[in-house]
Amino acid sequence: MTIATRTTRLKEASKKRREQQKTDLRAGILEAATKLFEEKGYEGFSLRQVAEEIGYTPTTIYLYFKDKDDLLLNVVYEGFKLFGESLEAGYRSTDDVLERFRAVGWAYFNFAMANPIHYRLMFMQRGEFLQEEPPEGHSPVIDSFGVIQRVIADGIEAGVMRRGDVRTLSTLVWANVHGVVSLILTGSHVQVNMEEARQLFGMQLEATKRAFCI
Amino acid sequence: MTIATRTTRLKEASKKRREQQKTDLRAGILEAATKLFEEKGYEGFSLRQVAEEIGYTPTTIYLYFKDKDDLLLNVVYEGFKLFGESLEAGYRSTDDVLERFRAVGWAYFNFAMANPIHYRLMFMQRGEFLQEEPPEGHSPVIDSFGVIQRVIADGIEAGVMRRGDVRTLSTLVWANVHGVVSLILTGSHVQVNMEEARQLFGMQLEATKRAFCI
Amino acid sequence: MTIATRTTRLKEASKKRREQQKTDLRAGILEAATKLFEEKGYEGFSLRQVAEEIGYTPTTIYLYFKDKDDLLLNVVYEGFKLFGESLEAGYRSTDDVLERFRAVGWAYFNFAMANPIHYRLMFMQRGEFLQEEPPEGHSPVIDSFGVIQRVIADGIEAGVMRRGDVRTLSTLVWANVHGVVSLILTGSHVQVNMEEARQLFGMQLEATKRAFCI
Amino acid sequence: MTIATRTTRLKEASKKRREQQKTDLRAGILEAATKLFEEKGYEGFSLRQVAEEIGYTPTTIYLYFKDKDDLLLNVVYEGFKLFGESLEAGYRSTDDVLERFRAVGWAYFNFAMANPIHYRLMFMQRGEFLQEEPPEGHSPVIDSFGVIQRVIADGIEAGVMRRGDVRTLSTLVWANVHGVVSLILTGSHVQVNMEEARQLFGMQLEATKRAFCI
DNA sequence: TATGAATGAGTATTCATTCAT
DNA sequence: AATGAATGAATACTCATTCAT
Repeated sequence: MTIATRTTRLKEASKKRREQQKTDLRAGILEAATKLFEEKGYEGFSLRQVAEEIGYTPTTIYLYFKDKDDLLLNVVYEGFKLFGESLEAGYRSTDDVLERFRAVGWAYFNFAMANPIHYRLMFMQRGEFLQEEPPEGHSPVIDSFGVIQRVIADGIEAGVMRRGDVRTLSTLVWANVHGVVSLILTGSHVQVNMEEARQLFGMQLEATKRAFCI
Repeated sequence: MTIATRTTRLKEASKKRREQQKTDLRAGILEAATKLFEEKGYEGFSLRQVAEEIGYTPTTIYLYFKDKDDLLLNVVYEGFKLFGESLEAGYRSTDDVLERFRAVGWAYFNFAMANPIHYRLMFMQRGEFLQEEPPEGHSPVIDSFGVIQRVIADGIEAGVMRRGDVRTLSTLVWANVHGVVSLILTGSHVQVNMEEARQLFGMQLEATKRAFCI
Repeated sequence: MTIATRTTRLKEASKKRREQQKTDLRAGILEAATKLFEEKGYEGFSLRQVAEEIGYTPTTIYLYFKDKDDLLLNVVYEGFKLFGESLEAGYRSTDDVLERFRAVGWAYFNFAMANPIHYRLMFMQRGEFLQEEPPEGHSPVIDSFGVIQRVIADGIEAGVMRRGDVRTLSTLVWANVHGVVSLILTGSHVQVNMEEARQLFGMQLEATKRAFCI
Repeated sequence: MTIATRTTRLKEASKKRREQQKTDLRAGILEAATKLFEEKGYEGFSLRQVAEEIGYTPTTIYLYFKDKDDLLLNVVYEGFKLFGESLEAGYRSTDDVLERFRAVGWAYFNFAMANPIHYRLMFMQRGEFLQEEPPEGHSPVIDSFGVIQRVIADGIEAGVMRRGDVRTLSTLVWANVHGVVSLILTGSHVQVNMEEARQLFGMQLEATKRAFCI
C-alpha cells in the first residue's frame, strides 16, 4: 500500500534523523569535554560544566557515556586515532626514507598545530588514565608510535641513519619534534606566529637529521 | 576521643606543632604546601591538607597568604627561583664551553626529576598562571633562560658551535632537552626508571651536541 | 559495542526478552520486582533495576503500574496473600488441635524465612504503607490473623488450652512466634544459621505450648 | 587587676557557653537524626534532611561527625547505652531471682515505651551496620544482653528456672518480651493504649514465667 | 504496546572562605 | 596571632518520571 510505504519511509527517515541527532550530541559532548579538559585540566574538569556548555543537564551525559572516566577516555582516544592516521598517511606518502622522515615529521607538526588541544591532552598532561583499556573501537596508544619506529628502522636498514636500538632512537627523535612542538604550544616562553613556527620546526627537523643520520 | 572528625584530627596535629614553633610559620606553610603540591599537583592541592600538615587551622593560613592562589603563586615561584639558581650554578661550574653545555643540561634534567610538578607547571601547562605578577621578591620565570642563551652565545663565540641567531638556536637546544624530559615526565608513553631516564638524557645531550656543534 | 552505558545494557537485555514474550508482561514485572524487593529491600528497590531485569525500558513499567509505589504495593500484597494462604494451608493440614498449632506455627516460620523482606514490612516496620487501600483483588493484611485466632479458639474449645480472651491469648501466642522470628531476621543480635534457627523456633513453639496449654 | 579578672571570667564564661552550644548542636543533630532515621529508614535517611531539620547546612554536620555512618552509629549506640543502663538498674533493684526477672522485664518494657524510636532502631531494623566498631565511649551492643543472661543464670542456679543452655534460654525469654513489645510498637495490627499495653505485657511476663520456671 | 531522550530533584562529600572571638 | 563555627558552592552520580514518537 502506498500509505504504508509512505509511513515506512517516514519512519525510516525519522529513525535516521534521531540517530543523527544522537551522534551529533555525542560528538558535541566530546567536543565540549575536550575543550574543558584542556582548559581546566584533569582535576578541574567537571561533568557539570560539560553539560552547561552543551546546554543539557548533567544527567544526559550519562546516556552517552558510562561515567566521567569513560568520557575522558573517549576524548583522548578520539585524538589518538586522528593522530595515528595522520602519521600513517605521512609514512605512506613516499618510498624514500629521508623524504619519509620529513613527511612524517611534518604530519606530526601539522596535527599538533591543527589539534593543539588534543595534542596537549595526549602528550603534555598527566597520562595515568591512559593505562586503562582503550574504549571500544580504539587501538592502544602505542600504535601511533609504531610509525615513528618504522621510519627509523627503515632509515637504519637503508644505511642512512646511525645504527642503534630502534626504540631508543625513535624516542629521541620523537623527543626532538615533541620538544619544539610543545614549546610552541605552551606559548608562554616561546611566542611565535604560525610562519615562525613552521620555520622553527623546519630547522629542528634538519638538526635532528644531522644528529641521527650518517 | 571520638572518631576522627576533621576537628579532632586537627587537634591532634596541633600537639606536634608546638615542638617546632620556633621555625617561622610562613616558611612552614610554604614548605608543607610545596610538598603537597609536588605530591598532589595543581588541582589536587588543598588548603585544608596544608593546614593539617602543619598543625594549624586553615584559617591561620589566611593570616600569611591572601588566598589559595596567593599561596600557590609563592610556592611556584619558589620553585622557579630554585630552577634559575640550578642552571646558574651549572653555568658557573666550569669555564669550558662544552663542559658548560653539559653541566647546564644536567642541572636542567636534575631539577625536572626532583621537581616534576614545578617543571610541568612551568613548561607543560598553559601559562596563564605565569602571566600574573610574580610575588614580592621573585623574578619572572623567563629570566632562567638567559642562562641557556649565554651557553649558546659562549659556544658560538668560542667557535665550537654552529653560527646562527642565538635566540633561535637556544630555543632549539632547549626544545631538545625539554622534549626528552617532558616525555619522561608524562610517563604514559615512555616508561623508564630513573637510571634509564639518565641514560636517555645523556644520549640526547650528545645528539644535541652533534646537531649544533661544528 | 561501546562500554556498557545504561542504554546499551538495556539493549542487551532486550534480546533475552523476546524468548519469553509469551508470559504476561505484568506478571513478569511483578516477579522481577518481587525478587529485587527481597534482595534489596524497600529502599534499595529501583524501577531501573526492575526494567533491566526484565529487559524492558523503565518507561514500559508505567504502562502497567501507575508509579513506583503502585508497583511496590502490588508486590507487597502479593506476599501477604501468600502468607495468608500458607497459614491457612497449615490450619487445614490436620484436625488435631495441637498438631494444628504446630503446623500453623511452622507455616509462619517458613514464610518468614523464605520472604524476610515481606515479613519485615508486615510486622517490623511502620505500618503507614499498609494503611493504604489494598490494590484490586487483595484483602487487608489483618485477615491473615484470623487463622491464629481460630487455632486458639479451637484449642480452648477442645479443653487443651487455658481459657481467656481469645483475642488477647492469640496476640500473646503470636508475640512469641513473632519475637523469635524477628530476632532471627534482624540478625545483628542473634546470629544463627538456618538449622539453628529451626531448632530455636522449635524450642519456642514448645515453650509457648507450656505457657498456654493446660 | 580587676579588669583582667573580669576579662578572664568573661572569657571562661564564653568558652563554657560555646562548649555548651557545641554539645547542644551535637545533641540536636543526634536527635534529629534519630527521628529521621526512624521515619525514613536506613536508606531513606539523608544528611541533607537532618541538616534542614536542625536549621544548619549539611556541611556543618561534618564538623561533628565524620560521615553519615558515623552519625548513624552514634544515634544507635546512644540508645544502646540508655537501654543497658535501664536493664542494669532493674537487675540491681532486688536480690530475689523472680523479682529480678520481673524488674528487668519491666525495665525492658518501660525503656521501649519511653524510647520507641531507639527501640525500633535497635531491634527492628536491619542491623548490618551494628557489626562495626562501636564509636568512642560506647560498649558493644552485646553487653546489654549480658543482663538478661545473668537473670536466667541466676534463676537456674537458684533452682527456680528450668535448666538448659543459658544463652539459648535467654534468647527465648528475650524473644517473648521483644515479641509483645514490638507488636505494640508496630501498631498496625495490635492497637492498644498504654494501659492495655501494660496489661498485655504483664500477662506475657507471667506466661513466660510459666514456660521457663519450674 | 513500547521506547529513546531528557530532565529535575536528590544523594554524600569536599573545599575555600568568612566572621566573631 | 590564632581559632572554632559555619557556610555556599561545587563535585559525581542515581533515580523516578514525562513526553513525543
